[in-house]
Amino acid sequence: MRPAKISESAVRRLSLYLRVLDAFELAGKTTVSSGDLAERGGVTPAQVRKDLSHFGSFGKRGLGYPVSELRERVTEILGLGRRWRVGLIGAGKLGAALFFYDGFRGQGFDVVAVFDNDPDKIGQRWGRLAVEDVESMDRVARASQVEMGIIVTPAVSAQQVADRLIESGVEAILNFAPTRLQVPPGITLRNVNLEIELESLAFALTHENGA
Amino acid sequence: MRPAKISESAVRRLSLYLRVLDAFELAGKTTVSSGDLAERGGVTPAQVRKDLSHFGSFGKRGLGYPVSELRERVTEILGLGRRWRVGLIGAGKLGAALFFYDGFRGQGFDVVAVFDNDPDKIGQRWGRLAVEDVESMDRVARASQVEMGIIVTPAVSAQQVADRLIESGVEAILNFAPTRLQVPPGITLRNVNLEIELESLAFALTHENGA
DNA sequence: CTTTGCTTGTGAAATCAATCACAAACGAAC
DNA sequence: GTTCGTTTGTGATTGATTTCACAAGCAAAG
Repeated sequence: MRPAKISESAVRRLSLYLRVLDAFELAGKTTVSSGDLAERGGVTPAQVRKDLSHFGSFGKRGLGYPVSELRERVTEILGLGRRWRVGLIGAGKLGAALFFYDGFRGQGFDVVAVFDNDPDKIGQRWGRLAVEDVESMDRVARASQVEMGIIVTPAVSAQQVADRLIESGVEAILNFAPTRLQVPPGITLRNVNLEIELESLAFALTHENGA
Repeated sequence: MRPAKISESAVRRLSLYLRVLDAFELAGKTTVSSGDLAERGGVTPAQVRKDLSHFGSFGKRGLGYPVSELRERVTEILGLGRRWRVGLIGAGKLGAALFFYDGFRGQGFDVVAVFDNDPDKIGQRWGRLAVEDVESMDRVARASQVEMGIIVTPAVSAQQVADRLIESGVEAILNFAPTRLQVPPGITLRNVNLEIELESLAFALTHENGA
């Protein structure tokens, strides 16, 4: 089943269900109901069923969903049935934190190249990789078959880095720089902006009590 | 003006407008139209006007909005007219990256306490702070008047840390641990889940070409 | 003072997402 | 084989958010 259009938030919920399914499988459960999934995922049972129904009919009425099979199906739907080759641009503290974070590898994402423009950083060994010059991105990213880019540079360099990534054939970008990137149609962009998150907390604290 | 309910996404757009306004002010512009703001923010002019209109009437018909004044008003609306005291829980690589990131201080967020449960880390000096034992959070967080908590621990510890933060009187939490936290009503929680972001990219790449 | 050219602010309309509610389907019990 | 309790899958409904479209207002020009 190839649905017309799945909302961004529905996709994110699928990721969530996948984690819940992992936990249930680990706990030895063989079937789960939409209610079980909903409870652990913090959503409603109807939402779980609707989300899953966009991709097919995986459950048995009266019984629920087979844990192991549903997990496989969701893995497949999310495109996690394979490994992904990721390039990291920005060898600063945040870049290092992401590089050495094990969670990505566990989910199928391998950082296969690291770039920076600082001569002091270029050439540094990070695990089994060497930090490459941003200038050589096109060559290196293509050679390493980078499919996704994670931008962890200062805001001023981010757009230029994004442009280079796209030139190098990368079609998906996760941007941590606090700036709005312009990308052509067909390129998928997600932004993680820590300042905006904190500001949203500040707003909530400021307006919480109507008094 | 105190609006009934502002959507999460509208608040995030306000943060965005604030950045655009900063840029315009720096560029010396004294007035901007909703169209200007929209273009730079990647939204529609109508959306800009609607978002702002929730909080009052800041523009002049035929002219646009006064940059400097609007910037002040949005700053006030977001609760950024003061500084916020932030506690960081988790003195690992990601914690360090956030701690030493200057962007937060620039926006009015001061990290005033750092916690960890690793004896090797407790007591380490980070800038002008010492890493504190998570066990003493209640005392230290209250003494430092921590208002927001940023959780950068492994998933297994995150819920416990959140519970402690709430006990210590913290009412807003930014969670980076890849797990779903349970918090009582009245506590504001935002999640940043890097795995989900990457998975959403994987989904997009997998389903982009309908063929 | 009137006209002209813009731009805001905002109800109305349209679109998008979440929830409801119920027929259909299944296994278990007898 | 029939009944019973349960749970899915989904059309219909509700709710939220975004976009539309236009009257009202403002400055500048003549």
